[in-house]
Amino acid sequence: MRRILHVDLDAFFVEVCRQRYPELRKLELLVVGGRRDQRGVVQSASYGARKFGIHAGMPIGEAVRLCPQATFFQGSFVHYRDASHAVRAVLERFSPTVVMASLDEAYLDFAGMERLYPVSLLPIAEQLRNEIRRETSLDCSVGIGPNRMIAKLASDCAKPRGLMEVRAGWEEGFLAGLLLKALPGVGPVTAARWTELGLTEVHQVQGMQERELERLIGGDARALKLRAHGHGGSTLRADRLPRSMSRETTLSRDLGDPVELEAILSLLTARVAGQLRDEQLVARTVALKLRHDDFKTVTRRRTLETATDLDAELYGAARTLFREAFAEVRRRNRGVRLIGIAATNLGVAAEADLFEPAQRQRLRDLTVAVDKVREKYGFGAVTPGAALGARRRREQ
DNA sequence: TCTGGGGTCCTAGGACCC
DNA sequence: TCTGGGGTCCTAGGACCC
Repeated sequence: MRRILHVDLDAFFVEVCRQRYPELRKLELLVVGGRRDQRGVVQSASYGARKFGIHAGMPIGEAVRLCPQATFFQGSFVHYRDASHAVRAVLERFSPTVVMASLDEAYLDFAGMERLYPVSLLPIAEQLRNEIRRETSLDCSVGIGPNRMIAKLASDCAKPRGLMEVRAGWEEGFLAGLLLKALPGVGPVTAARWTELGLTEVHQVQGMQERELERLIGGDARALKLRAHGHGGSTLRADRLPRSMSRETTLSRDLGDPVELEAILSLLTARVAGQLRDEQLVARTVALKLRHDDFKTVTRRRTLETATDLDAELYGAARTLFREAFAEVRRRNRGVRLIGIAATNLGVAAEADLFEPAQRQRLRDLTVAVDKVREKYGFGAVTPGAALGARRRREQ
């Protein structure tokens, strides 16, 4: 019997900021994500601010318009990460299989633990919620179900600070009351398409034959039908390799100077390469992302002969891709709003290669030395040469 | 109102191979 | 002269999630 438990921290980013900055605690209207005057979107809003219609993903400017009296605060990733680790440590006492789906969400597998918890997992969920509260001062909601989808939907229903269990056999009844757009994987685009066809609620799908549904929405019918009846994945894989690793930045103002852009690209690449080495991974494919100032977003990628974790090799590919992609920016006579780099096609780094070409060995020695300096003095202690070009140009 | 940053997964077409 | 079918790898773009 599969039993999955989904833990979802309530207003996670807001609460972590409040813990770290006591002056934020008394503010009922708090919006975390970016500052008032910055380009950005809302990461999380306090429950008070949500009453004004503010929600995650909304542009900061719009949130300011809806609730000018709110406080806008930019939190720090390191604080979120540390809080997330603290929560995970509590969760790991309850199940050997804990998979963090993001900083503020986790799945726990309780399959095969019927002896310990024969009927309901609610008492365990309650204990878990109390221990998280006691040890991290964070509130959470917990959903329990026979698969990941049901567990997640149950925790959505339980928010905030609630518990909900949907036992095997009750999935259809539980889902019958939900909107299709509540299902994970049904986003704004799909929901709008189905609404046009008159499909908005899960019970409509439940009541249709698959053939009928297929005439309406085509090839997605089978998958939707299965989900509407409560089927979903019930296995958790904790030890998968990550699929990609990336850094991107929306510039504070649009840029048209390729030298400045290449300088930023070299820093972003150094960050990704550093993280690859940190996690002992190598990448075979490098992907560049450029967003033009009219929001047209372009990606270019290249697969290398050999996988690598070296700044110089990743940046070599990144710069080539950038020059190709930037030609289009020029042709369209636009500026660049965002630039980013991703390493994909990841693998586990091999043990030292005795037959590595001498040049590559020198690059590796250099990289190891740079990592040591950075570990001691911080990332900014070493700057890639490519990043200096722009500085020199500005000084001139 | 003016649109972040970190990810995952899917699709479609083309090259290439047998 | 016209033209299989299956499989893998690669690229670009897009939907979606938190």
